[in-house]
Amino acid sequence: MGSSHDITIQDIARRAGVGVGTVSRVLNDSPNVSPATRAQVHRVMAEVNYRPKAAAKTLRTRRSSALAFITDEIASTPYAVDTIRGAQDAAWQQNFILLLVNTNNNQQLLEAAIASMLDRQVEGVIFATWYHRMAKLPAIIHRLPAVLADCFVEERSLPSVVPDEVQGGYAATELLLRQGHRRIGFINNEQSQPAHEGREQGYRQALAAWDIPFDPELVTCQFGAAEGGYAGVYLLMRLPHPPTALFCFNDRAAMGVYDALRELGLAIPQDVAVVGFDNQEIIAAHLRPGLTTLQLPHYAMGAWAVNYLLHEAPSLSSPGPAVPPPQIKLTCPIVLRASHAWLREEVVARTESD
Amino acid sequence: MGSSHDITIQDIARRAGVGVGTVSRVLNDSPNVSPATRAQVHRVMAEVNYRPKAAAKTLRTRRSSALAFITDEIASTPYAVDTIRGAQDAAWQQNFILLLVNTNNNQQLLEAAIASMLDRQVEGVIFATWYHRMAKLPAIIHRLPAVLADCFVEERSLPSVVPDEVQGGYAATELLLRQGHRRIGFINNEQSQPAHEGREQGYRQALAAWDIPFDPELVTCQFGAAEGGYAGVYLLMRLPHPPTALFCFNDRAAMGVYDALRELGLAIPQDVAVVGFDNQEIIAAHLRPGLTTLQLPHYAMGAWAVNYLLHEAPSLSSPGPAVPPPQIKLTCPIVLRASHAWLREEVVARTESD
DNA sequence: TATTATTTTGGAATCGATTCCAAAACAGAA
DNA sequence: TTCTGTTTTGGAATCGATTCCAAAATAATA
Repeated sequence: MGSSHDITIQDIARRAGVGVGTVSRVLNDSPNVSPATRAQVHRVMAEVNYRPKAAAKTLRTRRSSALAFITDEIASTPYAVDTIRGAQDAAWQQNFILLLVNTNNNQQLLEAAIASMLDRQVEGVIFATWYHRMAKLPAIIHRLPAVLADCFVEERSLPSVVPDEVQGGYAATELLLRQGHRRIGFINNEQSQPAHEGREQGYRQALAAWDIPFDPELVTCQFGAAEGGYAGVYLLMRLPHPPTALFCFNDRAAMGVYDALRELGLAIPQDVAVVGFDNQEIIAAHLRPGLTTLQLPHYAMGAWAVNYLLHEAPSLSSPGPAVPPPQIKLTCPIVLRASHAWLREEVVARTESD
Repeated sequence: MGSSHDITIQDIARRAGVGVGTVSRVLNDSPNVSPATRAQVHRVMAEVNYRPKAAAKTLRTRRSSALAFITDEIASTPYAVDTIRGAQDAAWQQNFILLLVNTNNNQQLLEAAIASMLDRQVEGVIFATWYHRMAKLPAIIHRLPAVLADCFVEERSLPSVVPDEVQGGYAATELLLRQGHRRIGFINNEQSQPAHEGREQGYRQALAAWDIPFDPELVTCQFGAAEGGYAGVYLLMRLPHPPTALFCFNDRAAMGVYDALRELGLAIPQDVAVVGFDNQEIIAAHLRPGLTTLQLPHYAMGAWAVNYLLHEAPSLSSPGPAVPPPQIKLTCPIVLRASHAWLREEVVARTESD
């Protein structure tokens, strides 16, 4: 027993009365080892609690069974951690591990981090941001297989996986339409970001699909999230024809919306239905009534990134045909709680009479 | 240029007209290299963009410049990610990297993970939980330097760093006392956890320090967080002598407290002051008025854990004197917003008249 | 049974750094 | 100039796995 970590393949070979090559073959489940020998070697390895040393293997094979997970700013948004979890779970399942680096939004550090990962011979890099956006990466990134999560590069020269914001916006709007709503307000943010633009686009597409003319009055772009939601309500609900439902670009905006609606004496969802976006548990699950919202596919993005690197990414040694790198959009599932449930009876009634 | 990663120390030696030993000495800033030679070697290395291979170094030196960061359940609580960030930043500063593993609360997987980290010759392990609690770890953990973050083992046989819950509870209560409050309610959770017990203990100690008799009526242990806070308000505010301030065991409870107080027509902080715990940004910063609360030292715990491993932990090879492993408690700083600010004028007046 | 094909085996060479030792170069003292 | 002590240097051995080749053992075929 004791420090079984000084036992080498040589020791195993000696104790088992075989050559090192045979032990190696057993270790890697290679063919051409007689069952008896294999069993014998396994027995000895178990006996002395042998564990092969990763560094030696990496040195010889040039493969490390490791992936780098680099983030620009890890902690800012809680739910973004799901990306790490998705990546970690997927990696572990395939006997890979994740080397984690957080660059604190520092380009120089980012470059150093990538270089350091190269030294460690990681077999791929995942670069993840904490909100959907365009990213800039140093050229060194092209020296190993890389994939982007929740972001993309302008030239689309790197594979990328992001949430399908348009689909999300569409789904949210459609949900409200299905509930019978015909005047649906959209409270957006004034910043131009993929999330904001995509969700609005989805909103418009859904209206179009239902033959409802787009009314610009029902869309407001506010500054801030919670504050913006709050202000948006005052704007939209004082319209001559106020909306009966509000789609908020994110859950924090919905939080402000709840406050303002309460001040106005309007009940959710009886007077106004509300749908958010992001499914930030702490907000969505704790608002009263519970906020119906859309889930960002963080876990799935992390898992996809790893699986892409491990199975689909062209290795640098054999580049394969020069296909453009995939730009994947993952759907945002709806999380039903209580805030959208307006006019349900009417809908049911109408459906039955069809 | 090109794939500079096939260049070895031999190549450098040849091109620089020196021996491999000399190159190695330059690489490691070892003494006994003439300045001229050193410069020459540096020049060649820069010229061909040489980078030493980590695996070879690890194999020879048995040191990997890597630490394992193992969590039981990474994503559940957003703010716990700060622990990772703290650890990562501290590690990077010392040219160490973090290998991340998430065991999904699976003991078997945890053991496998530790074994895998041993194979990779990490120089230490940080095991972090996402809330302050007791942890159970497999015996294998003793085979390398380990430290616990946000948790501890029953026998205290491993070094550990956790938030100082008592100090936090004390600080929160004292803040309210300073504001002039004399009847301070404490809304706790019914579960027995270090956080809950410690905060209540701090609450009691602060009262004692101010010579205020402890009134059991003012403490309520509710089920759930937000719901508990909500229920707690109805209980405490209907007392014959209701409290003028409420200390909530966490921010989510405070969220429920806000709801209930609003229903009762009580203004925060004019009628009732509120203090939370945890500083969950999404809640605390977005409640109206902003919630005064206590920050959990997650970042600091992560950083402390890494620095302990790197500088203070007894190496397994030279165990040193058998001192009991440190059990560190880090203070929880107050985050002032608006919800605590009651009676300030009176306090000022009284202070001046002292 | 002799011959050929196939499977199994042992062990030397290899991956790319560090480390150690002996030799060389240099400096200082007599 | 010679001798001694110190600094600098080159290079072989090493870390612990994999890989490849030739040899041995076994199986298949005639």
